[in-house]
Amino acid sequence: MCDYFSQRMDGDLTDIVLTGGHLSNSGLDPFLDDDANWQVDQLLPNSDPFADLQVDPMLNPYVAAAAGGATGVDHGGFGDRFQLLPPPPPPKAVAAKVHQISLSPLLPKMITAGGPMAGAADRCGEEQISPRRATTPGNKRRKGQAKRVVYVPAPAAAAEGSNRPSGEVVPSDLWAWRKYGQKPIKGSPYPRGYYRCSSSKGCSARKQVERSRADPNMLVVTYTSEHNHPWPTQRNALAGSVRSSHHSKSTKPLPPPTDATATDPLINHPDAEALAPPDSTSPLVNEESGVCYKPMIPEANLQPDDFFSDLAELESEPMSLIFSKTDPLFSMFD
DNA sequence: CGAATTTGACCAGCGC
DNA sequence: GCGCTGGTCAAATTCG
Repeated sequence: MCDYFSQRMDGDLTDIVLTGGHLSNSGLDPFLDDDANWQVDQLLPNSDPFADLQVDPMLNPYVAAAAGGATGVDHGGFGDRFQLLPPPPPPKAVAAKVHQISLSPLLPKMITAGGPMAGAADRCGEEQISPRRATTPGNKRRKGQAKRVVYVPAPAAAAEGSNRPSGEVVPSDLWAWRKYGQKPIKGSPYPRGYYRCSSSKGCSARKQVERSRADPNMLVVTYTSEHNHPWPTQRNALAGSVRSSHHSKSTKPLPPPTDATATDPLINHPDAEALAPPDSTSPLVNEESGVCYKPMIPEANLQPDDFFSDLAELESEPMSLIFSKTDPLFSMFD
């Protein structure tokens, strides 16, 4: 597993720790399987760093899904539900994998020394803007910077159909992301896109999206830093959402949002910890405990491109397809 | 026309 | 110390 993951990651991501817990990703319908696979595949040890999240009903399912699914601990029933939900994987199913990555043993030092991860919490709302460099030094690539990596199926067909030369169809999440850069990565045929959160001005949350070299059908989404604002409402999310080539080509108007929770908290879960207050125990910090996170490795070549082209259609309103209003799970978020 | 994306340049971290 | 490389900026471009 670790080997697999290491093969997929390069550069800074050298110290991958994996845990034995993983969600059995099995047999959901393809839609659910895709987006629902944003499910956290991470186990947060000892003191529950998600404890803060429990105040947010939208996040609890993730917490439960992660902890319950991995440990068998029932978190208020959510764990059970999420354990039961994932049926056996259909042939096309691909599990997105969420990893917490650190470069320990450096990380603890980085944190205590006001390193990037400490900055992730501290930077919120206090970004120092210089004329040329609006970023803090800690934002530059750093050996000890913890990142969270998510593998998601790449909507390849949609990307190919893009009228943007380098347009990568990035699976949507609740946050609004604005692309601010793209770089070719040495050794990789695929460029890496750089996105920052546009849901809130001054939010330092960032993510990088690139195709996996090992499996071009997968996107590697690397989350860094933290959101310093609550979950965006649907309106906010749409207002600042990344303009996707798919949207630009789509003739289907978006269904009117029913309410702020109409978007999928599950899809957004990779950023779930962002809701934790800056002074809370961050999952990213927790990774220094050495707890391993076990990725679910998808079987390669299980996803024909047309599958992703179908999935790409979901981008505009994935949750409307994943959950019906009659779905009890949906009602939990309502 | 406003907002998002593209893209080249700049800058800094990191390895040698 | 130097060069390579990744990350970010910002002007230009594109799109709705």
